[in-house]
Amino acid sequence: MSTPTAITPTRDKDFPEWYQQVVRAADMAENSEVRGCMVIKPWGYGLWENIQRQLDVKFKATGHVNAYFPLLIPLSYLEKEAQHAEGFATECAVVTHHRLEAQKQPDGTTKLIPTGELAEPFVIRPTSETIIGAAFARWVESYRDLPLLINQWCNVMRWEMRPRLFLRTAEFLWQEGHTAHETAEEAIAETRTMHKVYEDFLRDHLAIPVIPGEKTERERFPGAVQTFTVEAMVQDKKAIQAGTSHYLGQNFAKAANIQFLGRDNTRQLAHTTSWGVSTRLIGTVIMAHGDDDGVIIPPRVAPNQIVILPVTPKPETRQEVIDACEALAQTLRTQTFGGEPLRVHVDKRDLQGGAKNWEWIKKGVPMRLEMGPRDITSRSVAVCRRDLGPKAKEFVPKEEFIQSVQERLGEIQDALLARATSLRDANMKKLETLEEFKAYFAENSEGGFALMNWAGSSEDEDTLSKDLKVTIRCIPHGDQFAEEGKCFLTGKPSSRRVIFARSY
RNA sequence: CGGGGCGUAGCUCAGCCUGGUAGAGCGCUUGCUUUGGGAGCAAGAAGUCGUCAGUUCGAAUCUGGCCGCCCCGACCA
Repeated sequence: MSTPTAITPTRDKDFPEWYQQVVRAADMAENSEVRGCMVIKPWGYGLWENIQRQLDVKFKATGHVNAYFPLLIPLSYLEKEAQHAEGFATECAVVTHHRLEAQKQPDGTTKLIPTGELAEPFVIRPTSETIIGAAFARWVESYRDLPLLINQWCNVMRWEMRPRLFLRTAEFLWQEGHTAHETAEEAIAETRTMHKVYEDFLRDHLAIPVIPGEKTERERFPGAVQTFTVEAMVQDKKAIQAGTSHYLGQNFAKAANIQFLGRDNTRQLAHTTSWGVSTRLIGTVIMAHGDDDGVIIPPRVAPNQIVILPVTPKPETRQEVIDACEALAQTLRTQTFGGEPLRVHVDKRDLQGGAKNWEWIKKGVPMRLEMGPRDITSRSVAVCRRDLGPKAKEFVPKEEFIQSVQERLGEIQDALLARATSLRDANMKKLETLEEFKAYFAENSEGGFALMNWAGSSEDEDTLSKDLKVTIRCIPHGDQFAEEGKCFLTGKPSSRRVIFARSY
């Protein structure tokens, strides 16, 4: 018998638990034996590889090149920038020894005892500003060496108190861009360029609309002058910071001594930036698009965009059906979507058809095709779109399907973006008073993005966030948020609305 | 680090109060049946009950230490 939904509980009943179950049902990742560290399984990693490859193309197109820096950072490096040090101090894993000594125990087992204490401990990178800064200091001598536009794909470690798969893990994968420039203007332009790259990527590839804006001082990256963010809304109406881009001013250049001889023959400090997105994007995709039957992956980044399920009711026609499915897959693979060859998989496993079908539903493959003896005779395929219900099935002449496959995947991509956009727009509200604000974020109210005129201080912000567990997600860019008014808390004049929300 | 809870088969858990050396469901294996579909029946494999010590003739069960994990806070991509 079929259950009403593949995932229990449903999103309405218990969103956090739904999320955990979905990650598991989709076989994307699992908790490992190492505290806070996940095992990313092939289906989840496949999604990451696509995100990585497609973003990398955009980084290269904006002039960046990839490089790799050490995992271990000398403790003293982290100490060089005061705010940065303070910001990351409480979540660092520290390496203090460089060898183990085997000690035989009375019971015959062997214990390994750390010995060889290091003169200076290393910190496993929580982010690489300091060590990349040190390299930049060596590489930059003249204004002619600038700009330096470097990106690194790597893992980082932040010893989080409460890990959750993809959203907040002790070790995670990300990319960190680090650039150095001759002038503040250039560095700020770079920061904005990458901010825009993230915004476009989220919208066009992950089908997630974001609100681009700037962080307040309280929410800023430790050591940054300005932090830009793209904020997405997921289905429980909370905000999630999906990517950040920082203008670091000359703070890190000063700390790492990134100096160059300028056009006017004077010694100057470089202006640096950094920007990153992480495997958190996977969690964002799951929470933005998933439904009560599992994940829904946007076609552009899906590890498989199409899965073909051979329907083999009789053993004597089995091989014929499988051959036909393989042939269809081959034909489809010659086509492209989003500039990449179609990723098509034929699921030939000897399992019950229904079981396979539901497995792919839970994994969120955008499109499933069924083909059996009757379809071969009628030269058609059964097409199931993941963004529609699990029962929705359309029989399409095979040739017509082959002709229209790009368009059909495009429809799914667009439908996901449209759905996510209307969810967000339906849950953004302009409010005017503190009473309205408190009611909006009351215990049993739905919440969402509150658009508020704001002129409060960091202390005001701190109080609000402690009382109501909401934070200013960003000061959004764009004319739609420019509006003369009074701060809802202090009554001071304000010319823009900011976004308040609960967040991940 | 504060406040709660939990460690028993691959997974989810029951058994513990009232000690007598192990159970269910799912998953897995095999066979038969079924086949446009998350199937049915039957048989089977699988656990030194987190760990160390104590009480006892006897401990998954009682007591204590240790380790680990989960949830709620503070922190966070």
